[in-house]
Amino acid sequence: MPELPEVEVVRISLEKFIIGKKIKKVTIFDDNLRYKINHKIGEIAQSQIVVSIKRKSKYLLFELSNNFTILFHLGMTGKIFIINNDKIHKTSFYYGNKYFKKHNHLSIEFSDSRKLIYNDVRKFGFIKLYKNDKIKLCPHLVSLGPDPLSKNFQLKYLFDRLKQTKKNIKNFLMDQKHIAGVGNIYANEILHLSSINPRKITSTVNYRSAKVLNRNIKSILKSSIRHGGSSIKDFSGISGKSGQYQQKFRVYDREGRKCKKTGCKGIVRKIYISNRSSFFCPKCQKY
DNA sequence: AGGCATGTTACAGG
DNA sequence: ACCTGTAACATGCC
Repeated sequence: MPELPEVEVVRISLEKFIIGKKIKKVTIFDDNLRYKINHKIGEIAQSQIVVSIKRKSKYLLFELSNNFTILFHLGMTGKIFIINNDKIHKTSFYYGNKYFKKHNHLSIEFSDSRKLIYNDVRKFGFIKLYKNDKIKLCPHLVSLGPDPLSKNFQLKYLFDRLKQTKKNIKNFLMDQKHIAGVGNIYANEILHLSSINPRKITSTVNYRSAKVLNRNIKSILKSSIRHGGSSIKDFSGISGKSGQYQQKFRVYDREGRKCKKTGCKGIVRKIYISNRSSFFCPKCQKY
């Protein structure tokens, strides 16, 4: 589920449920994720209040009242659910009309008897615990660039960075040290809306295009957040509603179909750039 | 059966 | 030092 918009959608809905709530108990069902879950998380988090839930790039940070922070990364298939305690049996639970029997890794029970469950099919995600004063310098966050929806991300910054680097623009957009939070889907979408070929070399992007790009990075991400993110396969937000943004996809997963740009008669093509599937319209995204 | 999948990281080579 | 490609991680879907 996990690019910036999906993580932000999860963050916003989690805020409603668990800010100010006390953690009753943490249970680890399966500590085997990208990194092993630290088993001390239980005793350290117990009886603490969740003070804030923040997002950095695609990471979620739960700040606790004892100056520890739980860092989540959803990897490729990580999901967070909030369910009522009575719906869970051992490590399985019903959610809507689905039965989640496998890949549940951890639960956090709150004082109101609701539980947060972390489920991850492919185990590329992880959960780590940091002292607040250490987290900014942790290897995951230390070299992240600015968040594209924050004030730190402006045209001047973008244009300077484009000028300074000589790589294809799609990889540039996905490089977390330049822009924190854009992944494969949204890189494709942003470039199509901006009429920029995904292979274009960044230093050759002119000011006009940079301006368009700057605007579209923000508008695509915001629009996706408004639509609840993108649901590929069976992603659903913590309240069970799937995102709707996949219906808005302009190029992603639309190989062979008509370009959506008004007046353009192009057909969407699929190529690979650095081993990642890349979709573009050869007509309105000329090199 | 084999290719593919929203992410990150390590390594080899240019 | 920077870049790219490749692979690895683990599982399920088509």
